[in-house]
Amino acid sequence: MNTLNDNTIAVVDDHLLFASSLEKLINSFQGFRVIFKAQHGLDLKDKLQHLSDLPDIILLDINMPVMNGFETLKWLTENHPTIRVLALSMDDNEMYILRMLKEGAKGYFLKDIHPKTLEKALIDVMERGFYYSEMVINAMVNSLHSDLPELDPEFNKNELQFIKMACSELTYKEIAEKMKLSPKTVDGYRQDIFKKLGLKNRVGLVMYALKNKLIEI
Amino acid sequence: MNTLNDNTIAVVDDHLLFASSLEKLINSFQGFRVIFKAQHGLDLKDKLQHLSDLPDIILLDINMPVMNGFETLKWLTENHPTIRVLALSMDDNEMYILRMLKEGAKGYFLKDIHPKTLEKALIDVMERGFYYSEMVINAMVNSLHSDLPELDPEFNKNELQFIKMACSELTYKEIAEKMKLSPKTVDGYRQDIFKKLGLKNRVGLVMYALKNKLIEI
DNA sequence: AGATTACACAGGGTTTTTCCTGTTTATGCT
DNA sequence: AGCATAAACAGGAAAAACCCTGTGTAATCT
Repeated sequence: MNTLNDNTIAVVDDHLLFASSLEKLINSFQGFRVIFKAQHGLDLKDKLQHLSDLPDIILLDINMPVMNGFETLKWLTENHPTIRVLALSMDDNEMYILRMLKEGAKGYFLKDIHPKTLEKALIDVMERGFYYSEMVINAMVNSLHSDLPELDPEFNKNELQFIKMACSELTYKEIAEKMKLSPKTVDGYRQDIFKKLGLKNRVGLVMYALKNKLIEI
Repeated sequence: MNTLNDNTIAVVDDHLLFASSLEKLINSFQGFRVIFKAQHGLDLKDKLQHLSDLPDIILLDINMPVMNGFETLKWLTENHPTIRVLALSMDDNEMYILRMLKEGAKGYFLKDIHPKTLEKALIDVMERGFYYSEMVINAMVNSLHSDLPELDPEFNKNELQFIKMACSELTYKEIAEKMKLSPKTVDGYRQDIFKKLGLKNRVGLVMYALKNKLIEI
């Protein structure tokens, strides 16, 4: 096999063990070669700058420290639109799938897929430009039916800070003190956010924040 | 190398891609060989029964469907105490670490460890019987200082059901209706649980439930 | 310049949560 | 039978959460 004609892959995942193992696996596929690994988005940005040849495909994890998959994909589509990005996440979360597709991911896979499926996906992505699994198709179809919850409402700095603190055992009064705002203002944030997201109570907010990676456990 | 003298490994992880990749990695280590993989605890139980030779080491994930790492380890220590189990989790969660050690795990690793570290750990486990990383030592030391929260208090069926529902947007009154109990009884559950776990409010309970895998997101 | 929007804040109310201290009833134990 | 223990339940009350409407003020748009 002429390795010069291999399609080049980059793996972005903070789980070193996974990345290294995956590298071995992909290198055993015919026609594909991992040219480098990165631990997170920032690391990737850095490595891409010191590289003469861009990878054909980037396998991108979502849950990463420093710079997560969403931010990373956003940066990639803006700066390297030719690189095909495949999301490789542990979470079967419709929200994640849709967010990544919206940003231009060419596929979305759970880490429990069969190695053969990955190989097939890599081939398809090179030939057709994308590989949408059944899960991805389902997520897209479902999204057509749901007009209820907003996909990703925007929150400003204060609101985000409030949400994070609301996911702790702090009372709203304590949150207001920490934010150096009146309790009434903070209550206003709460009302706005509840209305925007259609929440019934604080537990709902916590769940929303978790589902949307606004906070970590 | 005489593969007959290789130390044998089993990988238990529901992420097929990870398991397969890891298999390739471990097989590239000198003196170690993956003899089989399982997707979760039940799968492992099944496969162990149809096996003449037990593996020397089991690499065990924690977050798995059907039968998770905690239950699996418990079963293993009861039924196959000679197998050395290494926990291999994504979560840097002190609670997880301590629970697994208490059950007899010979090591606990995050999936972001360096492949070399894993190799070293496998060797150590065969030679010394264990490999406790700095993270594990820290968790143990910390546990010496904390007399505050109980490690894993037991909850009965009703309490567990209550906890799960308390992690939704239901009010306590609604929970009581669903459980066909008086609101006062349910409030009693709440008080007991809050006191047992040292919680300040419902958000704390949600966080506890998540950290301890009582619920899934 | 006038209108719109965003933000901080208040008044004032209802509902829910949180907490304490009890009683009754059933169950198991010796 | 006597006793401890657990489970279901209540009264009562303070704190917190929740919700609506409205005001002043500064920034932004047209």
